[in-house]
Amino acid sequence: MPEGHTIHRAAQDQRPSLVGEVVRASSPQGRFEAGAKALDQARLDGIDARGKHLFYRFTTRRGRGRPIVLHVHLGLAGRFRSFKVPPPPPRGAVRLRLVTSSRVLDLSGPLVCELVSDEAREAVLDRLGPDPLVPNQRASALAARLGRTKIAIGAMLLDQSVIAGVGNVYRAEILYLARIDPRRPSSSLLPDEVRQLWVIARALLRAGVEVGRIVTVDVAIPGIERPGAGAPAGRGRHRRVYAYKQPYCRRCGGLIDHVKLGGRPCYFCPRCQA
DNA sequence: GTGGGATGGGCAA
DNA sequence: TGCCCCTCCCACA
Repeated sequence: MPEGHTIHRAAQDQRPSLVGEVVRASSPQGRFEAGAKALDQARLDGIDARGKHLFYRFTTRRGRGRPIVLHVHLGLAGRFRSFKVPPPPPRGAVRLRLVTSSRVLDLSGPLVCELVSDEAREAVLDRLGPDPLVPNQRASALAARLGRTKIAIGAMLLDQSVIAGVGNVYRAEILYLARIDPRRPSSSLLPDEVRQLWVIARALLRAGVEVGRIVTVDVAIPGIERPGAGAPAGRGRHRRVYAYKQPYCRRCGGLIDHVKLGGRPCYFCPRCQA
């Protein structure tokens, strides 16, 4: 379930047991054998998360502390599994297994799992827009990217060079909470609306990191009234999201509709997001 | 057991 | 824009 929250949560979970450790690396599936061999017996110095990308900084033991960077992108199907030692046999196609004295980390199904140069790492970072989960990133960077195009805001929020870490679920939820029609041209958004999108994105992604999955219902956001708060118990009380693949709107009770934007269906309430 | 989706993204047309 | 890849998991036979 990888949007940005998954990536930041993975980094957060993995740091305590992996950073500072010398790892044994292998590729049970065989598709990353050369890479795993290069990482074997290297020391992990740090894990950086940015948007949907993870960077693992290693120092090789031999080769006089030469740095190596592992770049991981989970894509649609990728996932991590973590175990205590001794680990169970690899489940499914495990691309990379990292083993320390106490923990085992398995990576399966990633879109990207490769060793990269510093330049390549910089190139990836340069292509990314501001990440609401990274401190010091600002709404103004988002505003600058939205200001000069008539492309629909719903499509822009999926573009990782516009805002990094938002995927199809979060884009629908962000626009729903901001009450903005996903089809509106980006350049028509008012400065306050852009700031609000940023505040909502950060709050939702942070909640996702904390909980470990996407939950947007009942997240407290400054300046945003919680839709359906105080509504009688019953229909839809157990929902975790407001709009994404939902049958009806929790605010007005009308039907949730969807429109294809950025090549994927964007769910929204035509009445509340007019 | 099989088939179809899935919260991504790059590529050719 | 539509395809294809990656892998897992669920609904359905």
